[in-house]
Amino acid sequence: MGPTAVGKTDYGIREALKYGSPVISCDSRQIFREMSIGTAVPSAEQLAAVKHYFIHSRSVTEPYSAGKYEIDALALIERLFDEGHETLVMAGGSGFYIDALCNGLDDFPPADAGLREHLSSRLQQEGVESLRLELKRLDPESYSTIDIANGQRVVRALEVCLLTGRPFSSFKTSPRKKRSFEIEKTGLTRPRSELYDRIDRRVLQMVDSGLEEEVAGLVRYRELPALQTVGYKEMFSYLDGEISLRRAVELIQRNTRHYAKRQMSYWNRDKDIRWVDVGK
RNA sequence: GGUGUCAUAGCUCAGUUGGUAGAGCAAAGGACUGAAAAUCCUUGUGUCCCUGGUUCGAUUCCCGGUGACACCA
Repeated sequence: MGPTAVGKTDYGIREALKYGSPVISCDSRQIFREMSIGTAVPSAEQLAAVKHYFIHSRSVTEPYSAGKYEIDALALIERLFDEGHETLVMAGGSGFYIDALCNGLDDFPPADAGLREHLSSRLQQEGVESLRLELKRLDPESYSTIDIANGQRVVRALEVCLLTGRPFSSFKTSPRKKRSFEIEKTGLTRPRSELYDRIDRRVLQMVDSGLEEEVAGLVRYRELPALQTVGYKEMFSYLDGEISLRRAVELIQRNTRHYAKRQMSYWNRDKDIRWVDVGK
């Protein structure tokens, strides 16, 4: 694991070759086959060098989630171990997906599309306040523990309450699930300035490689969760004529830096990670 | 060469009727249980260009300097 643009793809492939393992990707966006340039998916050569899983294996039109990833990845891992692998290599930057796989999610019900849509539109029209009050009534415990300023969180908690008739908080039980294998976590880091420089250059490369065309081909999907992604959101604004290409590039660079920072703070609390500085 | 305007945070600028200063952006820190590249929360950085003068006190007023810009030669 490691922040975006730190060099996970190369590192992961090297490790995989070392152990005769495929690369099991843990990336919430590279999993979509319609997205390549903007997600910095491994190159054709890299994909040919080592078998990759969870790259381009889903469509943006089917909703995907950390919960599904936990199930899918676990099934794959069990199968590969059964087939005789001793060591498997996973690589990716989606912290929540990595946690879902390593620790497991509690048995919350998955999202319900209809209810989610209903609550989201209420969030839009009525604001968080009204949903917050409803949550306070149905699940005071969650009301006092979750981030009630965060509309998405309030919607999710309320969704579970309404779906099951039980408080959201009552599903939060086991600290972590047992796995049938040992997990070793390696985090890649670089000096901040070097990472930011790599991000800036990579964004320019994406544009050279045809990011605009890729995004233009996805306009009809722009409202889907998969397309709420750095590099795509800004390009949609550019295609709408709201901002210049130059501005779009600046925004993608900035938002990618912000994303990298969020990744780092996500992993800061995970004491199991062994950090390796891959900087110059 | 002359005249004028300006010089304040990394950037763009506001402001202080004289009591050492604040916005936006950039930036930094944090949260996270099926949207997670999503979503949400918190934070203010300073020789106020330099020297001298007036003053209890100057970033603010005055003299001089330096630099930038504009106009005139």
